[in-house]
Amino acid sequence: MNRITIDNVKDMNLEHVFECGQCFRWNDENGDGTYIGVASSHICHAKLEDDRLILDVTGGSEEFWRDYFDLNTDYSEYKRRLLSTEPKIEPAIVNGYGIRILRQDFFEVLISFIVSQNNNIPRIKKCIESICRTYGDELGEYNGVMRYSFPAPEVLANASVSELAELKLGYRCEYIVRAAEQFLREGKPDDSMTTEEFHKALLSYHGIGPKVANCILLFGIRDFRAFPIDVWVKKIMNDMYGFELSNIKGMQKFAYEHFGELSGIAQQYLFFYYRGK
DNA sequence: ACCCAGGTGGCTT
DNA sequence: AAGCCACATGGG
Repeated sequence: MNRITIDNVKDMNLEHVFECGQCFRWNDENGDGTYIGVASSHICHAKLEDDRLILDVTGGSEEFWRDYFDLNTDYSEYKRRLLSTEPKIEPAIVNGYGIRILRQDFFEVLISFIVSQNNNIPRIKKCIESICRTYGDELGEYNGVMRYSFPAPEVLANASVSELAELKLGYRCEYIVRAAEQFLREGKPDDSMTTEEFHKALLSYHGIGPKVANCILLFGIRDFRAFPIDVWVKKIMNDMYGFELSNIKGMQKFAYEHFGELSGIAQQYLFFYYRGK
């Protein structure tokens, strides 16, 4: 393991980053507030001591990890802007002050959030881990456990549905194989696309609806205008603003008008706050 | 036995 | 457009 130390890190808390629902492959395995995970083909053990981020990694430059943890972005500025347009979310921001949106691999996000539908987070994690164990590459052992990469699109596209069924992915098996095939054919929707076009392109995937599409926009290409509405966010919007649980359109419009280009960031603070209660 | 989880597809009004 | 229901799995 190489050690990378990054000083003067603001607006960061590892639990907030890794438990806010944006990723599924990082865990506090030792129960000491440090997190172990995999990004690209690198294993990482992350610790945060005051404002010093200490990363023990098997690869990746400091620039890679700065990028991954989004350390070149000023989240204090995000918080100020959100509070100026919607002061009511202050408790959520205070609670999740250390959330940062990771720069994750697009394909991993695509598949992970297909798995997430109508599923709970502990089981989503198990499902994704078994996908990696079965189809990913061995990266080496750390902390007594073999670590794996997230599989390449080619590998999942060539997997059989019945094979995937053994991983207890349920009815999502077919979605996964078809999504990998489509991704290979079409690639990542183009950077020149608008949010609306990108969203529409994602909806053409079998097994991706509006909620998962918004998660992929937010976590896969970091389009912060996306505001994913799941069962938790419905409860939040009902609780804070009195929206009917069925009024998704109203909630989307509210987010667009009050959170604007930072909707996804606001959503993360709210989601983390309410799930913790 | 029932309900729920970072929902979606498909069919019926 | 809106309202149903089935879908596979495991935990509470």
